[in-house]
Amino acid sequence: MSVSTKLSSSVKALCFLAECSPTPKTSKEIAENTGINASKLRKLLSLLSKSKIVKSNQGTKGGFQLLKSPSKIHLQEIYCAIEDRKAFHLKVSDINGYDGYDYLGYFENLFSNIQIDIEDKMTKISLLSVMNDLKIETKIK
Amino acid sequence: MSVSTKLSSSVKALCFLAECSPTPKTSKEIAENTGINASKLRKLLSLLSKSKIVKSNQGTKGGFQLLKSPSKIHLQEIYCAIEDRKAFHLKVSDINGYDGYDYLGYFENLFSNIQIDIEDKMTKISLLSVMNDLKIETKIK
DNA sequence: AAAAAATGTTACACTTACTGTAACAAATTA
DNA sequence: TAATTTGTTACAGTAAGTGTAACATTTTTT
Repeated sequence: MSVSTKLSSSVKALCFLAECSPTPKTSKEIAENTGINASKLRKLLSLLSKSKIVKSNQGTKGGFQLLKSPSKIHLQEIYCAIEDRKAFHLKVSDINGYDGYDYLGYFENLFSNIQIDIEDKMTKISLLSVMNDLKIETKIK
Repeated sequence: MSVSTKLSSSVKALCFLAECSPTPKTSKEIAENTGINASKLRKLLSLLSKSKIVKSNQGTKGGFQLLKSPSKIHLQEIYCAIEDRKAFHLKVSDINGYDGYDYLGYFENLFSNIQIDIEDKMTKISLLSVMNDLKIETKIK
């Protein structure tokens, strides 16, 4: 799954949970309301659960619930929870060698700075602000 | 080829041209000095030529030459010349629908802002500054 | 005019990554 | 104990990336 698909799917699922809180929602219910495959959702929500953004309950009457209020959840958090690789993924396998200059180091540094900018930007965007922009009502502020 | 590979390969080739200017260098010569496949180089340099960053000459005594001084070539230019797609490529095929909210528009907007930041950053970096950072001597300033 | 040399472009096989789904173990509730 | 739900793994099918070769096109030299 690409970074943007994972992020947007996660946000969509989290928005749905905020809309319906506080009762837990199963991956099946979320799937029916978002159009995202239930198995895919479980993978994403399981990562979000490890980062304490949602709470998951197995078994009958189980499902997923928000663990933090939408105003306290930021895109950067979601992004870091679901993504191990960096957004601007750097392929540097063979740009070095031959002439002895450190192109590898140069571009690693450049892309890592870009990465920092992206994360800064996302740190400033809360789930609540996304919901406000999209005019989604929320039960939890 | 990934964005970062294309960009770093292009920069490497352009640095080599700046080092050896003003005599034209063939894709074979550049390949031998950079370790980048000659056919790949011709593809990249042909794009850079369409953007007037290099000049290409076919036939005997042909090859590639810088058309601008390294201080006037910026990473953003190179990046735009070789890349039609955006760096932070957005997959939005199916994040919409079902609940009627415009997630698609939201994320397109977000990623397009990120894109602008990335390009701003690259606009500020000249080929000459890359060469200075890497301590590469240049015949053309 | 012909041969040689170089770019420009297309094509292709190979590999890698992505995608969607299914299957099933583990956990929880009734 | 049975039913339900998450968590995780696996896998087939598809798409994308990679490296290279082949050859047409252009230019220079003889």
